[in-house]
Amino acid sequence: MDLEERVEVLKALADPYRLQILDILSPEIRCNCHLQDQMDIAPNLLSYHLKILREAGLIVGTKRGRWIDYAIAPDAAEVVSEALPGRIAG
Amino acid sequence: MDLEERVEVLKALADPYRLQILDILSPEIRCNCHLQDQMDIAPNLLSYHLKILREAGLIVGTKRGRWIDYAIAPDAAEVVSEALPGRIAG
DNA sequence: TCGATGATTCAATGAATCTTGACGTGACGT
DNA sequence: ACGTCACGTCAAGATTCATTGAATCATCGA
Repeated sequence: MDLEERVEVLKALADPYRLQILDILSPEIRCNCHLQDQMDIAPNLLSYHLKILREAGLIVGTKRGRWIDYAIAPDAAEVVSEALPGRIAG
Repeated sequence: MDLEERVEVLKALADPYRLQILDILSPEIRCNCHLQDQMDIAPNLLSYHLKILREAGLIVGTKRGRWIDYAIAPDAAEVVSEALPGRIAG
């Protein structure tokens, strides 16, 4: 993983809204509407942050009718681990 | 660790120069001058990035005469682990 | 003490990022 | 088909951040 990709992943993590999203998604899969209810954020702004997390490979979204279920990407932990400097990743 | 602190730590990581500094520091302690030699960066800009890493608690610097020896903070891995969302920290 | 060197701080600019509001797309119920 | 709802996109303004150059501080040797 090159430097640019590592920065992209870590930048995606470095935002309060996005951390909150990942915290909510950590225990279980949730639909976008559930995030909306819990987060006090404009719908389009939520979309924006979800997009950044998606592009960084940290979450995945699957359409279900009118809604989208979001979940932490299966390999998210590995992606982050590779992005971190060796001594810090553990 | 509150949301604000977590963001500060992750923001400190999310920069190419700072990632490079941590990569260089990962195997061993190095003086500031060594970073200067390896990194092709203005001295004051290097200072700026070192300050951000210091304030985030990721590195520590000890003065030695005219130089400063920098090292990954002993608890850096723990700090980062706490900053990450549970599912991702591993 | 004086000058040179390593490192830092400061203010100012430029760039990237977040946020907002208006609009567009697709799915559902009537 | 029509209206509504969930979500996403787009362009703008506002904010934050990285970078530069000049100036300052501390340490060492002559």
